[in-house]
Amino acid sequence: MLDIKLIRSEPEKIAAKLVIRGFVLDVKYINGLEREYRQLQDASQSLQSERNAYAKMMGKAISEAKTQEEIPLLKERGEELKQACIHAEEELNKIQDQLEDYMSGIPNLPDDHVPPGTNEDDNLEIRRWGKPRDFTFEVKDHVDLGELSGMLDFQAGAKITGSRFSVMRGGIARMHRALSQFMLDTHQIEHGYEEVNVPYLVNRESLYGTGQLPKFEEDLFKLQDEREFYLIPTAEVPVTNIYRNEIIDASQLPIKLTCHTPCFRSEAGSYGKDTRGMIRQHQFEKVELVQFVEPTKSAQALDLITDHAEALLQKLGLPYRTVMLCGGDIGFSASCTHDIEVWLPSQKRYREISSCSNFRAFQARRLKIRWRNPETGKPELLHTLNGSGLAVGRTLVAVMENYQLEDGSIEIPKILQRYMGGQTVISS
RNA sequence: GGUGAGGUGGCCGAGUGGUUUAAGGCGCACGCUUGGAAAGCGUGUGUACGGUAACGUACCGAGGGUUCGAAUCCCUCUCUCACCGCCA
Repeated sequence: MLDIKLIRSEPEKIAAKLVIRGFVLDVKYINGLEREYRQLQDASQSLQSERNAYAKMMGKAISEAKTQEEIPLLKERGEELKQACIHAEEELNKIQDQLEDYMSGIPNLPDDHVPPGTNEDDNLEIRRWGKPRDFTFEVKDHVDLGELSGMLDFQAGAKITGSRFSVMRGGIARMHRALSQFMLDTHQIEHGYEEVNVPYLVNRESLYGTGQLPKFEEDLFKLQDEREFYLIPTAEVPVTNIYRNEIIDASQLPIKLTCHTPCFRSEAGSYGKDTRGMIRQHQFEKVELVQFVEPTKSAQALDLITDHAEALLQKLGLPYRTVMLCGGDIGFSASCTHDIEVWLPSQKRYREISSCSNFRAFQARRLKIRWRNPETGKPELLHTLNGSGLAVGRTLVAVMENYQLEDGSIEIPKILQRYMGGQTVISS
């Protein structure tokens, strides 16, 4: 959610920024609603004020008990005021709902340095790390590698549930688990995050707060009962919502949390994309990094989160590149996003394995997460950020493909070996 | 799942229909006092929206309702605690 005061004070500037990401802001519509809203609020409040005064007067009249005849008259006037109040409030609520509907559908403002563009081709590469390995044999993709060993079974996933689900077995299942342990440990011990464990089912309010609702309901799995719970599409939702409606003391900032969860995405709009393999599954695991920081420190925090995610790929020896998403490619709630893309030899290209975003006050405004600014003594919105550190399934794919041997066995990266009882290779 | 008791400001806690615009205490901040401190005294101490301001309005777990008037009465939900049942 954007600050309505900002739209009020410099509508052209805001509209221009939103154009960068392909959103047309209807300034006239907002201004009209705003004007109407304030008039109605004013009217409603003075009626309430009058009503309160009457109620008080009545209390006095009754306690003095000397104005028996006046009481019915007062009562009548009170009744009139009540009706007027109800009417005014209804009008006010109607406009408020319209205003909120529109405001909640406006995406975040991109940062000034976000490159223009309409899709991923316009993203800006900011660095590369590692050199893709030269293979002396024909590389297999992870699907073939998994099939060879029988440790990656998409047929079983399809039988148990449906397409885009999979079963891992043996060494692959173990390495998948080892990866998430390694990631959590690194973030805790080396990067100073606190590990949290959170619900995988969330309510509508939580999803609204982080920006998945109301606009992106079709991407979510919803439980079929009257409680309206949803499966989390990312740990970002429950973890960020830990602090919903809270005022945080300045001494506690920055708050850095890491969390390993399964993620569930319906991905209604992506049929035909990455149908093969575990790149795009309805269920996958991810280790998430979430930070709550003072507003002046969020740009720096985004760089740190990106570093923390990249550190894992470096330790695993996986070549990657980091890109800054262009205006047309950044998500609804983000003001700036770095994607980290890992090298997949079977595709001969870099594929997204992490997405790190600065939301500035966009989520905090919806979630009412504030900190007490010592300079002003007042509660002010803080900034939220998050990043994948990393998508576990995709990391597994990258390890399998980059560490494959000619016979289809997979070398285990040194750093993971101690998480796998010293094992050095997964034999087909 | 059943029964019972609860949810009031940073914290404790009063408040069962009308001078409560939430008593009192603790804590905190500032001031007075002091060589300094403690004690004492005084003042202040929530959030949001509107207003240059004075101030107004809303908020006593959430949402509805009754009433001229609701922290207080009624309904639904939710969370906490206790006991029982069930369960990994």
